[in-house]
Amino acid sequence: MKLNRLIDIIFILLNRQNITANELAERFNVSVRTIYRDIDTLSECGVPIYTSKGYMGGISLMEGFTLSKAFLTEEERENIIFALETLQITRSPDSDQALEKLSSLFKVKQQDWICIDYVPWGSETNNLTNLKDVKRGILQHRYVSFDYVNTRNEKAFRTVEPLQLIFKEHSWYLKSWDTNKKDFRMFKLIRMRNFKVTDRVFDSTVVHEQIQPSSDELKRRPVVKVTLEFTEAALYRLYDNYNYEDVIRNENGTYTVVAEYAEDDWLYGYILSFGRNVKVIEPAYIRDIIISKIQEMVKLYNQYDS
DNA sequence: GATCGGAGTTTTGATTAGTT
DNA sequence: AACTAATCAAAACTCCGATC
Repeated sequence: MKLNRLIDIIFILLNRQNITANELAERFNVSVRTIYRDIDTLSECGVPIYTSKGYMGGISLMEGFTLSKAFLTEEERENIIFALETLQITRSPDSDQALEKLSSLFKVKQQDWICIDYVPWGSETNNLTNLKDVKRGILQHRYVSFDYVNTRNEKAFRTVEPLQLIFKEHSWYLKSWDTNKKDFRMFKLIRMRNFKVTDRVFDSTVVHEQIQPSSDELKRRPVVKVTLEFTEAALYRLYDNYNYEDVIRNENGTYTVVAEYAEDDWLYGYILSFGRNVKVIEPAYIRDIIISKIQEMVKLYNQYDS
């Protein structure tokens, strides 16, 4: 099987600096010609393999090649196999992905093409949960622990099974399994403090059952359809938060958006954050709540009147 | 058509013989 | 002794045809 031979050639070259095509041919019971074809394939995949002719020549890996066999984990090995398989199936021109995947494993240094910083502008980045730590917890199946402040302002120490990192509505969340509560829980990364990956490993083969929220729970968080009218000054934020087609331009230059929200303090805060650039059109009772909140705010500042 | 093999060719570096 | 050219062996490379 060609695939196994390619992998084995890499391993042999990792073990020794140089080997002749003849020796490889004998070892794999194929012709020398076949070995050269394998070398071409590996080279195509981005493996820094080269040949030198003549006396003391042979096949070797580029000097400074950092993928030591000690670091070649089962996962990486699988990645190589996958890349080669893809290459075999697709062959050019669509094999770029496979080539990239393989070359990324073999390159010494690769500039990160993406930088994820989920901390708002102007905030301190110290002491915040590192995405890499979360990734490590998920991939190594280790329990993670952290202090967390929930939406009801309750602070608690948590230890959970990390399952998946999710980016939703401008924030990173950790989907995890809470072994005490026997249910999935979502935690906002930015609210975590003292995040630690523990040494304790959990059984990743167990498939957890999603507990359906009880009808009581559903009632507690009703969804309400809200019609909002924005001024043009708020336009840039509208496209941050809504789909392009959901933002309707009115003749008088304002913009109307109809959206569904779970009704809570977050919603009121969200509406108020637009200041004088938004009006609640419907439902009327939410408009009244916003008005009363504005009046409370005015009352707060009245004490400074002289 | 993908994969492989045989046989011949080319390249390379070491060794040896010849020349200054 | 030092340099140069010829020779040789080893290994990569290529062409073309065979096989599954």
